[in-house]
Amino acid sequence: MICPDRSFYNRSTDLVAVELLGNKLVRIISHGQEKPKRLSGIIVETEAYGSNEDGASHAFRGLTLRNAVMFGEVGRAYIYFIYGNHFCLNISAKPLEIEAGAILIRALQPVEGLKIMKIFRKNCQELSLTSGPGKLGQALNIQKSMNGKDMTDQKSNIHIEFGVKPPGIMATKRIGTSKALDKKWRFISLDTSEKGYVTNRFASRRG
DNA sequence: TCGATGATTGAG
DNA sequence: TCAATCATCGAA
Repeated sequence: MICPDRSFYNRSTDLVAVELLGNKLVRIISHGQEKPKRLSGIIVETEAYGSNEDGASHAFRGLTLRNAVMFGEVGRAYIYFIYGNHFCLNISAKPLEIEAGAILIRALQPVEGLKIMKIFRKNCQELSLTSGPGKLGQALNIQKSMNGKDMTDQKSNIHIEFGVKPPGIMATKRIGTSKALDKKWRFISLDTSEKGYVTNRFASRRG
């Protein structure tokens, strides 16, 4: 299975965010003696975050303990805890000359392991399984201990597999922040958006 | 230390 | 529209 390699992530974060759409996020769940279970989904919504030029980025004020992955090797999982409830998954990415950056994975179209995702998500409807960064964190049982994992490693229990570029993509302003509103760095795959797989709470407020 | 806050969500 | 909920970070 081909996948985006390390150099894929060594480019501008907004370009990487666009090109992650259509690829597959895979999570392997190991439980005792049972054989490992595959959970996966097509990436249908992403957001790019930059360095000290991007007021909305966690890296805006420089290196801290939390955002260290954004400053390190590209292609690694940056996982943070937010609002006392949710784990969100990013992949570190940046051109060589930029200090830090990451792509937030905001939504998936679930493909494999829906039954297990529904258990983690307390039996919600399919369209609500992974249609938000906190939701997919819960559906895939993403833990803080996975921070820094190599997303290009096909044997890892969380990684990216190569997929098909979606036919249509739209860029909007990023959600959940009031900063750097000039940057249209949220990207969604249009066909899956119409089916309701992306965050739609803000659908009426285009940007 | 300490207080403010947040790349969200589910319920009302 | 609103509260839940707590790790993180900058200021004191």
